[in-house]
Amino acid sequence: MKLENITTMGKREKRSYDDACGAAHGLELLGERWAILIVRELMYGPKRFGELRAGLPGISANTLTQRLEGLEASRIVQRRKLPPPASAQIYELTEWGYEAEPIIQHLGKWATRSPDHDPTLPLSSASMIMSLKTMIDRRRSERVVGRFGFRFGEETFVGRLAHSAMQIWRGEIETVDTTFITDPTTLAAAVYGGVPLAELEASGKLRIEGDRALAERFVTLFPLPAKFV
Amino acid sequence: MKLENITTMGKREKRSYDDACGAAHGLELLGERWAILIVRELMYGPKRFGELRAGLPGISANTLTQRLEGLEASRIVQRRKLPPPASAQIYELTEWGYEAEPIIQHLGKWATRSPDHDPTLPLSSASMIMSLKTMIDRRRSERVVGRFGFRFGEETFVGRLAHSAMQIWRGEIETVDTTFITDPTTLAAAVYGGVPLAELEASGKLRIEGDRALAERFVTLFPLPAKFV
DNA sequence: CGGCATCCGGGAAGATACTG
DNA sequence: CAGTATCTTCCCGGATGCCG
Repeated sequence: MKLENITTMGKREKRSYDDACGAAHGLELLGERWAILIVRELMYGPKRFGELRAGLPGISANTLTQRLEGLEASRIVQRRKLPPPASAQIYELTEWGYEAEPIIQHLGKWATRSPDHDPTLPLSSASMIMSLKTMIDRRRSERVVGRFGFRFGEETFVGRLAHSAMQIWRGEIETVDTTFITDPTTLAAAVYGGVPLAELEASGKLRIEGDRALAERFVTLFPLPAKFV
Repeated sequence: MKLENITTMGKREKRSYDDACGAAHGLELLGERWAILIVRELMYGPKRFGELRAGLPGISANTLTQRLEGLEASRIVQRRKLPPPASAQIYELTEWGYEAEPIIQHLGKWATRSPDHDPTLPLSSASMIMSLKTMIDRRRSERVVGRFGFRFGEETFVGRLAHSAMQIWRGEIETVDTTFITDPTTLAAAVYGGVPLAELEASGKLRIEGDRALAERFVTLFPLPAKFV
């Protein structure tokens, strides 16, 4: 009995790494399963519970609820209630939460060198957008300038490329040079899989509106790093 | 019975995120508890099993063994046997494993803004060294040039600061301008906690050899980012 | 549909003891 | 010192049911 008490109290609170290293604390904040992917899904704007679930194939409602509670307690996520008549509850990153983007980008870029990475699996829109910002090649994109639209079903994004940097945000598609109308996985096949745009258009999985030459050029700007061994 | 089979086979292999996103694959590689901290411990050179344990307070031998096996299978860590008479087994990062450094650095830097981060906990030497590379302030260090030694018991590191960049590696301390003889946690108190060097010297926890003014200047180059709220 | 509570089974992590 | 064996605890995920 006393032994039980002692061992129970031995854990300061939950399981902690007891390490002043920032990385160790980072793992206490984001180290649980799914946590980083939830932050990824929120990186380009607030989402509802069901939208989060849709971008995280395999997560249970149960686990998603727990993670959101934890992330909210850590002040990485905040929940907000939209004003009536919508009055839906949404989840969004705090200012500090948005600053986690480079962590996820570095992790993603590093992992694509893994011998076991399978780029043909399905992909959420947030993943696709983040990968464009991450994987763009400075040298190849040096002299490319343009405004791009991306339409994935209901979701739309706008991107601006100039001086080797890609900015992308969620928003209405207006005054762009060229628009990709497709789904994230198909766009990945074009950009990372080297599948010709014409072939994807022929099979009805993708449509280009606007400057076609610019679209053709765009999909060549994102080389995958060499695999390790 | 049949239901059991179906649910058992439902898991393709282990628990996978089924997501082409590089970050998701990164979590399959480094997402298990302790994995990133093990990589951190190996970031400045190979270590033996016991040395790893010493830098990871709280890890069980059991778990460390499993993680090393997993990291080896993923080609992030390789194990090597030193030639006789040492013939000890050591663990070291692969070339690709060393490339994970920026992930850990960004994670650590981001997490120090957490309201819950406690920088007074103990710290391993690898954490301390990595934090110096991570947290150095470009502007403040612009015009500081020097070579630094760090002696933590048996372990020694050499650093070179020039043009706002800090390079540090494990090695013998020779031809440096100033040397810190202390332990990682005390150095953190000086660099991040603002504790005066004189006070730490008075209590016998730290000793400076060489250019004292340079040492005093050095400890002002690593401001912590502002907390979030 | 969105979100939370509860129960259950499996597996990963921790404590301890033990072996070469 | 470098792990292995065993046992326990706790986290994760699936299923179900409730409630707005």
